[in-house]
Amino acid sequence: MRIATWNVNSVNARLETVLRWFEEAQPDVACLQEIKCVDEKFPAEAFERLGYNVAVHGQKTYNGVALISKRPLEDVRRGLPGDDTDEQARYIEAVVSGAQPVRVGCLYLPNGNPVATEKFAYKLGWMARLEAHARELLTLEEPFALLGDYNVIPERRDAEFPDNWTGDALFRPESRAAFRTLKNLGLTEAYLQADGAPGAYTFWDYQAGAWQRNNGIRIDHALLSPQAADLLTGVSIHRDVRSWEKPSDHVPLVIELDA
DNA sequence: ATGGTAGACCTTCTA
Repeated sequence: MRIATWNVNSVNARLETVLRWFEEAQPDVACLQEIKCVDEKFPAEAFERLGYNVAVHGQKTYNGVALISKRPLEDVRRGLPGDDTDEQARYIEAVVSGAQPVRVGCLYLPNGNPVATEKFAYKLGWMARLEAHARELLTLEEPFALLGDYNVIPERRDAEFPDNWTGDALFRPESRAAFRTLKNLGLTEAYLQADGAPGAYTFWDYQAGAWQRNNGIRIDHALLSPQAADLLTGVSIHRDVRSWEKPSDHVPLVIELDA
């Protein structure tokens, strides 16, 4: 089972590019973030024509996430548990059916900048809720994967110019510590040696020629339960997509599970 | 120290 995560930065502005990638990469499941539209404006028919099922948790203008799957999606849950007052659409989860069902969580973790505002507190609160939710899922002792735009640069080697990120919410010690705490619950990062080499970035800013200068960061991640980690056979980053016409500022991260 | 780009949408906010 090929499972992808991709922050598309508006699914409607990017539809041609997104569909081209789906036809080339043939993911079985895709987690999309920053679709930037409400459910009714999501171009579901375009994906259905390619043979996919669609589950959307949308929002006007900002955020919004979706799960796209060739296999049926069951037990769809919208929103991250832990705060009924949270109105931002940043999490959707479903069980992908099959001989070996896999629960897939698609997440768009808050950016958190500027740090001296409530935005950073919201980020850290959201990460605490994600940890609590992962803790719940682990008690099921089933294969699951949490994929998405984590908006966290885990280590210095995950940035071309790490010193540029000092003080940024993506690289603050609190953000990195929360990401470590999440992993330390017993989750395995889908992260092959080759992808861990310097330059395995998933995001290049639109500004200041970041792509041309390879001023990238690795902020899109995939964390696996022990039962899913046993099924992991591959990881890849579709770096070349950043050089396409009208690209997103993120590129797809793809994992392969023997399921 | 600043500005550089992109998207949604109405004028500025988010990233």
